[in-house]
Amino acid sequence: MSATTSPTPAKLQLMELLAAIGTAQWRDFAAAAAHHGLTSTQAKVLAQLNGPLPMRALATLLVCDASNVTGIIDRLEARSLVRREPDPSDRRVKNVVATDEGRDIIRRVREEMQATSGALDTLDPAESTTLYELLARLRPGMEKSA
Amino acid sequence: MSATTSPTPAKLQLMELLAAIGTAQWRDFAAAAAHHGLTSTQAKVLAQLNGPLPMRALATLLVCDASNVTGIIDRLEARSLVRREPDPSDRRVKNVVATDEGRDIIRRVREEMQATSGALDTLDPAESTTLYELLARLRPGMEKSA
DNA sequence: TCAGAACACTTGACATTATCAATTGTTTAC
DNA sequence: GTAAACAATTGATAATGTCAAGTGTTCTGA
Repeated sequence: MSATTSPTPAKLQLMELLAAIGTAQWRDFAAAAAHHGLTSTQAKVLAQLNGPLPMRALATLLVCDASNVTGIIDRLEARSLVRREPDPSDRRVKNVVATDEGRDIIRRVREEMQATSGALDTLDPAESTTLYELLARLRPGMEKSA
Repeated sequence: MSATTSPTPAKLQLMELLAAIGTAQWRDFAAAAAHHGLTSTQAKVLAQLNGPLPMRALATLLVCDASNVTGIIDRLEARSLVRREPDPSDRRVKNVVATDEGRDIIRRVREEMQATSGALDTLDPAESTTLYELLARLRPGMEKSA
């Protein structure tokens, strides 16, 4: 192991830069979400709901207690942005599904992330491709549970 | 302007990839913070405190109400991780400064971000440099207030 | 088979984080 | 030198987070 034996200065700088960009993108996302009457957490949940997802899986993705998810989904369901559906193969599980309205609102939130979008416009196609490939290489390692 | 006239599919994919990496890094950060008895927000504040920072500036960085910062700093101060200092040139302002203990704990949190750190190890020096340069180009545009 | 462990979700109690409206004290601008 | 603007705090309230306990369902192994 020893993933962090003696980090190069360059590596620390890169981590800091990644953090700064992550923070900036999060700000952009949160602002767009607020513009549609969603809290950051609610928007984050909607963004995860590409397909049906058990409550437990959501808790894992959000890295929070399962009981927390209950309340978040309660509020989203009260606004008709998601539905709870029983899982056909396991009666313990409830799958959360975005409604049409929920999909619509998160699509609009994504469209309104202008700071992020505008920043990406400053890269030419070749640079975009390079960036995409490097980040794609990075992704699997970062998503490993520590 | 029209930052979002007709987004290329590639651009949307790049945004999604950036979001995924930002999320993964945040998870890593939050887990390391929790390991040291800090909430994500508390760790985020400590991470910003390279030098003295007025409460108001912190609220701007966190994109939240100033009154929220009061409580967060109260709790950090109760644990001796930060100090409030009067601003010599403006008596309205209180500058927040990390204590030695505060600097120490956030340093350790950064050192324990193993998922992020490990992922960066998969890039060779040339790739790291390329990534750094591309992200550095991206950063200013993303930090613009939307 | 069937008793108990493990699991998914919920509830209740409580701390933290967030917003807003209102207050106090201090500049700044006219 | 007063009025507007500002920095920070307080108090009320909602949203998010944790943990412990409880219900119902599934899995495991003797």
